[in-house]
Amino acid sequence: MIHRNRSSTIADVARLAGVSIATVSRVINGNTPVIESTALRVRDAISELKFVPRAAARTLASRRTNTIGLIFSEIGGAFFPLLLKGIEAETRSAGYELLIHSTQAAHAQKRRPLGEHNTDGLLVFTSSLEIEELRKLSQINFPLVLMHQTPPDEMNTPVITIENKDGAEMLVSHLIEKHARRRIVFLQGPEGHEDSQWRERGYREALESHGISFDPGLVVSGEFDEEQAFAAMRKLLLDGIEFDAVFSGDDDAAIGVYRALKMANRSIPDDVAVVGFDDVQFSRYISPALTTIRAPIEEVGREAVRQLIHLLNGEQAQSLTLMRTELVIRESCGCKSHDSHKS
Amino acid sequence: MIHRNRSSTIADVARLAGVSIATVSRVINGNTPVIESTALRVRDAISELKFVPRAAARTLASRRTNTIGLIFSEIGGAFFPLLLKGIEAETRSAGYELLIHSTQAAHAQKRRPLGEHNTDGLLVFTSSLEIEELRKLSQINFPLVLMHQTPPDEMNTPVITIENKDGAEMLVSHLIEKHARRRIVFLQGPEGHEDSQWRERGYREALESHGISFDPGLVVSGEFDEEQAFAAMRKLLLDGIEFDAVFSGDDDAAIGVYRALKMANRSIPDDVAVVGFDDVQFSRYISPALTTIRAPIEEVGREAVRQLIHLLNGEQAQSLTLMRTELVIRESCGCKSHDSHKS
DNA sequence: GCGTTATCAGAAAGCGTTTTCATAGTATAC
DNA sequence: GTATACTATGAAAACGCTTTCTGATAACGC
Repeated sequence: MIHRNRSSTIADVARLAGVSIATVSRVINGNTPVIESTALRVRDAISELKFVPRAAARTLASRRTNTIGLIFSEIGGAFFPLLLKGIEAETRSAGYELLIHSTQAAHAQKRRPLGEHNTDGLLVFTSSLEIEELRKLSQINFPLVLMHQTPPDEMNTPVITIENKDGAEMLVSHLIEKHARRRIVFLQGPEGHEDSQWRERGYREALESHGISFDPGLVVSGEFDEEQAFAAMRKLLLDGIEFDAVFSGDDDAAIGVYRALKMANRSIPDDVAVVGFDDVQFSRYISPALTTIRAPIEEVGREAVRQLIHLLNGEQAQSLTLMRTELVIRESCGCKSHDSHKS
Repeated sequence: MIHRNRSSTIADVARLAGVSIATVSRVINGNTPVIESTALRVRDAISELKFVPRAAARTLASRRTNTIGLIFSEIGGAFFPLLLKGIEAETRSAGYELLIHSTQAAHAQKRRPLGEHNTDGLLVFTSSLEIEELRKLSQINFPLVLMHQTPPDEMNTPVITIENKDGAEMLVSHLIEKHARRRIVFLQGPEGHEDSQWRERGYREALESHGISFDPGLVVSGEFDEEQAFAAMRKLLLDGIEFDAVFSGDDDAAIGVYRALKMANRSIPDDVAVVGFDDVQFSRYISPALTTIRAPIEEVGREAVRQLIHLLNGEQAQSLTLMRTELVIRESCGCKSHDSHKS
């Protein structure tokens, strides 16, 4: 191990400033009054020695890690950078550190790596943690905030998510009202995926409120995935199912839908209107530009941190926060876009 | 603050197992032999009490944080998720925690938040830290690995980056050899951006090795940005500069180039071939599909962690690691792509 | 003036581990 | 059988802070 000469400690500062270490600590933390002349000497000593308190020692003594843990399953997806950006910014501005951890299947790890022993609270994204794990944490009252995942009823854990249902409803209503579509395919996401379930509900409610009866034959599985969506669309086309629009579940799946339709020589949007969900980066660049839903993902991250901090301060947190979604109209629904290339 | 009944400590485990805390510690860390029958009792006690050692106490006693810090400037960019994924995976498989921090301009923070006091070593992405800061860290021999940034000569800090020059050279040579282009525009990235400098060098060398003289009038600033690239191309077109190809610096800029060329009714690739760099997600979806360079970003992250761990172990680290880049031929160069929609 | 109350600062007790040092017991050597 | 060398464990000293408890001074009320 490379040798580094021990860096200075609070005792060195105290000695140089001619005070006790308690006083130095008080100057650093500013939680107990210290007379200005003394404080000044201490501050000088600190900067002269370039003293930085050891995080571990503070944590041990104060029983606060001053750290928030973020736990998620996959980094992939256009989603993640925005979420992380929000989380990081808010965490930092609240004066906390951010420890991150993914639970990719790969190495089945024995012990939950983030918890009481190294964080003050946890942010959990979608289903990155087993319900059982969540329950355990919740039982010991460990501060917890979920994102895009509703907890079991008995767990009163705050949740931040987006208006999936509203978004889907806007999308489908737009297809019905503005473009007179009536046979609209819905591509479901993965089994049990909560976002997907809400989107389906929005889809159904839009149909219902416009007096269109729900046809189970138009709901197939797209898995929020290009290939799966492609395959599902191929099958619909081969089976000769009739439809005049597709709500692809998300933008990734929309790419698969585009491919299948083009291959079958169906024009988008004339023969079939297509809409996505998420407004990922490529949505505005594909042709025709994709009509979709935009959600304030970054804000989801920020809000999750805010709620967690409420919890950490022993304050009440909001049990459910739903972020507004916004319809982004481009060309794939049949509208004329004014900005196929810019937001 | 929410009350939580103190969780168990190593002393509780020791008591239950009927041994001393030293023995418990030895069982946990496995660095000193403990007779199997004793170890078994200890392990039973640990799982019965659900004991998890406090990270802070371990750190304080052992003087190792077991944590790697990642410091970067911006989360945006198609780049980041991949890099983070590699870093996260490798960090975890090496048994370290990952603390992340961004240095967005916004809150000018007084003190570097990641350092000796809370991490064992630091991963620094591009220019997220001032040279002065780097120098300080390097002077106290703090383990450091840079990504996509070469350190000043006197700092013998390992660097991981990609073959920017090779990539650019492949791209430009392809345009010259396969598509007989000779007047190739190069859109530079931001001033002082190291990736951009190397790409420019590759561009020049490709020209030179094919006997094409360098024309400074064909090199303009695109800033790796759609709007800037658009503006730069508009200007070239208005000025009546002649060219038959554009190396846009990166894929984002290529979008701006596309827009400008389409607006001027120049066909891509017939009138003007266009190539990018990075192979971001949308590159295969735009029309025509973009010929570009793919770099193993995730591997950059993994390798950076590996080198840092060498340093942490007191071993020698490789001072420069250059990751191979790969030409991804699609349609915008004039080739017929076999996969405009799949990698 | 004297007793009472505020201030400010120091002493010292933790916080929960790792690690060094010491020791009892066992095995090995002759 | 005694001297020697291990081995497995325990006792106790760090590690570098925060925080409680105390005490010394100064300020105040009357």
